[in-house]
Amino acid sequence: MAKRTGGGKRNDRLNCPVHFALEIFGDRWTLLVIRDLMFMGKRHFHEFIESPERIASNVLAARLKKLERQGLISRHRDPDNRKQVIYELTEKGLDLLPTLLEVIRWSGKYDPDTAAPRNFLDRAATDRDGLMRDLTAAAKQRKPVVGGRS
Amino acid sequence: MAKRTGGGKRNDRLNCPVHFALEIFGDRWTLLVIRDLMFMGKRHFHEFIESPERIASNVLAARLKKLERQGLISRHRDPDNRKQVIYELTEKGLDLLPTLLEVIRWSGKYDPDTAAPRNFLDRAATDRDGLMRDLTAAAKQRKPVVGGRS
DNA sequence: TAGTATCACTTGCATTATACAAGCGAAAAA
DNA sequence: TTTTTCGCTTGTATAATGCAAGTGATACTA
Repeated sequence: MAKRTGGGKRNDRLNCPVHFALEIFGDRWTLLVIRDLMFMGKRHFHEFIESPERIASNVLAARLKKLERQGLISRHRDPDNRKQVIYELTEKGLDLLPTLLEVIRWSGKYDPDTAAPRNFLDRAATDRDGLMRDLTAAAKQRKPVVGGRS
Repeated sequence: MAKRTGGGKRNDRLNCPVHFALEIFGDRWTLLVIRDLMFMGKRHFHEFIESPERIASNVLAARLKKLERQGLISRHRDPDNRKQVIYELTEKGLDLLPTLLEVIRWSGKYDPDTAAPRNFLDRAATDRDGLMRDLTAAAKQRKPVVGGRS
């Protein structure tokens, strides 16, 4: 039954895909940052801080660092405003869109007070592929999909 | 900017669907339990304990309690063996299958050492709906989709 | 019927992660 | 030159998790 082989670090070589994913975004905050990048057009530290869930700045810093290390986001200085840093989704991060979509669909179905837009949910049900294409395009141009506030 | 209104508990009424979902399964363990229920045909406490990620029994107990409270799983005594308890996915829990599928697809794509079966990933790409139908049926009969070990 | 095993937990304690408030250094604006 | 803005870091309190052991209910065994 997959006994721990030799040297015995924990978590070595399980390779279950669910476990792999959870190691990257299995916490309360990471997917919210990705949501902000993907749907809200945010890309500055202070913008994530302002999201209504109120992530603590040290936790945000840790998450951004980890996401960059894992290759889901890139980090560079804004050439137009050298004191700002720009965070952006990489292809690998962008590729979480289908996952986010399904999460949103599920919550939209089971949260009676969901803020998920009705037309979004309807289209997810009837035209998943088209919706995904549009959202991918929007995310690449950082067009917020949802109004100014989250 | 959605200032805290009156009494000021945190987290009240944000209703973002991503946030809603994370409140339920935004941690390191919950989705592994759901994976075991959905793909491994597990339904007893000791079976979850034996999964290779080695969840602590107190954490497992807490997660099962929460999942039941949230209506994702049901709990009842095994009529054939009164000392055992049976946990099963409800419709609401089963409905996380598409989310899990996308998570697995993502990890399968980005983890070079993934244990996600190739035919599973291929079919997820070419015949998502059919795969989903089959997996839903299998999960309802608690047929493990993956060999004896996880 | 007494003793043992199984199973689903609980309890206590150490370690780690997160929350919250404050501060800091570099860049830019005044 | 001073003040602001911005992206963090630091310190400390609290909460979550990890680990080992124990408990009570059922059931199996001699």
